[in-house]
Amino acid sequence: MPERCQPTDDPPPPAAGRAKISDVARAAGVSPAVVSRLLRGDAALRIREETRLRVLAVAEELRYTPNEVARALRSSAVGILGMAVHDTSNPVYSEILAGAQAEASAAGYALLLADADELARTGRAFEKLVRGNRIDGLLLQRGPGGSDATVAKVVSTRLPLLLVNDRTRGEVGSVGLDDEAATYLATRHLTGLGHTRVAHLHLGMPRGRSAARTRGWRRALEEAGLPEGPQLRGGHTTADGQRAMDRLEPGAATGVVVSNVLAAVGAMSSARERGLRVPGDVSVVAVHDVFFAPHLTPPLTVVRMPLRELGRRSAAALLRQLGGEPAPHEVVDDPPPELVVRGSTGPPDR
Amino acid sequence: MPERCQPTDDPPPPAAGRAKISDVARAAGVSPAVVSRLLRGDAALRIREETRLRVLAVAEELRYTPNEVARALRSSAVGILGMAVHDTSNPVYSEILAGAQAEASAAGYALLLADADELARTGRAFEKLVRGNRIDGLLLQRGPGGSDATVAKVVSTRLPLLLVNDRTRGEVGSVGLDDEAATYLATRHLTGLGHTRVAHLHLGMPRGRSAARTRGWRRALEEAGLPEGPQLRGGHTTADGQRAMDRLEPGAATGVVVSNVLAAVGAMSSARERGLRVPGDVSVVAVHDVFFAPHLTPPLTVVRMPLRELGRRSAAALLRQLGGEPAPHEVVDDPPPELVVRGSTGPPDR
DNA sequence: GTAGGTCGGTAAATCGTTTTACCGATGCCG
DNA sequence: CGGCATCGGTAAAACGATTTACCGACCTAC
Repeated sequence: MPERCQPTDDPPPPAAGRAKISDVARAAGVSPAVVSRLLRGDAALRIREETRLRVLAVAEELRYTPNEVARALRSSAVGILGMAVHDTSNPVYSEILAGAQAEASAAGYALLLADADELARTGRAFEKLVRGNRIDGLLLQRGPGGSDATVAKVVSTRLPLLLVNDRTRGEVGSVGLDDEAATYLATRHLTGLGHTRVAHLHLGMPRGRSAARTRGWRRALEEAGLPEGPQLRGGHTTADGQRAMDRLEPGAATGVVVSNVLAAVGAMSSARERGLRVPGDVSVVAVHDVFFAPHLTPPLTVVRMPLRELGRRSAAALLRQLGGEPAPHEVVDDPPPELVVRGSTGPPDR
Repeated sequence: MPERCQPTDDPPPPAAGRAKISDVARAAGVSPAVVSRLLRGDAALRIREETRLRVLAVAEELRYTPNEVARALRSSAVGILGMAVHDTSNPVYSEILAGAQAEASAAGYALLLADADELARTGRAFEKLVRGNRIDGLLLQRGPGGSDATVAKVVSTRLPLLLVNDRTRGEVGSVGLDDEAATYLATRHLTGLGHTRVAHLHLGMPRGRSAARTRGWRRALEEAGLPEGPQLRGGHTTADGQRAMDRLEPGAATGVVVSNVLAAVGAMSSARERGLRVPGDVSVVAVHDVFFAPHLTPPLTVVRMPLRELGRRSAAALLRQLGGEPAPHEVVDDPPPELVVRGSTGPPDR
């Protein structure tokens, strides 16, 4: 601490409010440039060891924390990733979200949460988020229905964009899961148990994930030498699954592969209400494991996929994209899709 | 559009990148001040109607969107609220989160998601988020265990803070639910069915929510003229509930009030594994409704509380606090706690 | 004729960092 | 003694908006 006794304009050093870089510089007797370059680790900075320590000590003592806003303005990088999700309270999505948050955070980034539906609708929120330099890049989940309008709008702004849980090829990067393998495993599980009429309760989206899942189901049936079963138009909610299952003619299938775990919950409710026993009359297997699946009635058989890892890898991929690498197209299958057999599947009981 | 033909330094107007305020000003033939004041709706701005329209038209044509970062720097308000949550994939929390997001968004704010545990641990993320001017205020959920360390740290930075799902009084604002009413309703439901030995599987936190919930349970038992039942130390997870229920001596209680819906799921698993029928041998009622509760085995009886509304009101309260109002202490009971009877409760079957 | 008022704006400082030049000593070499 | 590195920094211009003064022109009234 310098012990100068000049009563002249010693400006009240950390008078009120937070210390800024100029406060640190003044107290350490250097210029703001040195403080900045030292703290950022500028390799080109030549500095005496003594000075280095002094600046560091002063910064510590004043509890200096750089103003991220000023930093962002100067360097036009805010250190924030956006993530647009359709329904935060969907456990599948919130798992992905948790993974993305963790990865972003580990890289020193923050995660801004946005509602994908609102982003699609109003121009106001969209403008602010996407064109207002609030985020460095956006993780986007395409809507149920595969709404591409938002994607196109975002692309036109040149904001780095990555589609999460998606496997599009092309300009826009994407990180997805092996959806085909998931339904393949699920279907093979049922055929292995002796089911010959296996339905697919799908997502209701013609393309993307839904197509891949349909392929997996179809392939497993072909391999087993079985005819294709009925396709039921489902969706992403419990209610969707319930409605779809309501439409299944009794006897038309003894096993159902459900492309979405929430829809599976609804499907089982429908079955129960119609007096169909699960798995006695109809076996149900779903894609994606969630924490309450073991506690359902009956415990739900699923194909588990690494959702949190998907979130992680998505954030990581977007960050690499920010670093200048070309848009990646990845499939996360490090823990590969895994069948978890519980109580909702069993041999057909005819 | 002005049709000037001077080949002199007409700077490439929207050459590359986004239009900035000076581009709009130049193209409209006014100063940046006018553009800013007009777009911000400065009432003191006197402007000719003709000029007003011209500026507006140019801004529209150039698709001008203010740079939020620059704005934030100048006005030291970033338009972002932070929300620190302990576990994004907990359906109770994600419901609150969804409400907060919606309300913030409606007010023109964005929501930054942070991990409360990480915030408590590392200094790095904390500094950046809380002292780096990244957010205007923080919605914080106190940890399981009621960890106050983070609260104190945040308070010391003078960042506006509001505790969500909490009912502390004092300096720090809070918005909570009527936890006492919830367990009171739940307990009265059981006593009304004829249960005389009613246990409380609590949250494991000595203070705050847990205390209020214990009070509600106790009060209902007193009113029914019944002795206090056993207290089981639970927690916030399925595993916590399972462990707690494992410790309940058979016959010590015919009904259990569980303060947390996830713990209730675990408790029912425990009961099933130990051969206790629900509700035949033991009835279970939980606090908080979640979307899969009707689909559990058996469907779970709960007391529903307005979680999304809690999130909404929390964000609204924090925003008012930013506006200069004193720290609020609110209890959300607009849709008051409501008993939803499903299959996990019934008369004791001795 | 001039004091004052209104109209329709503008100039310039500011927010707090980062970064690109550049600069004055000092030492070294020939 | 002059040239030239090297050392240890510094000055100042960005980044893009906001906002507080203030200003010139024109009108009106006395």
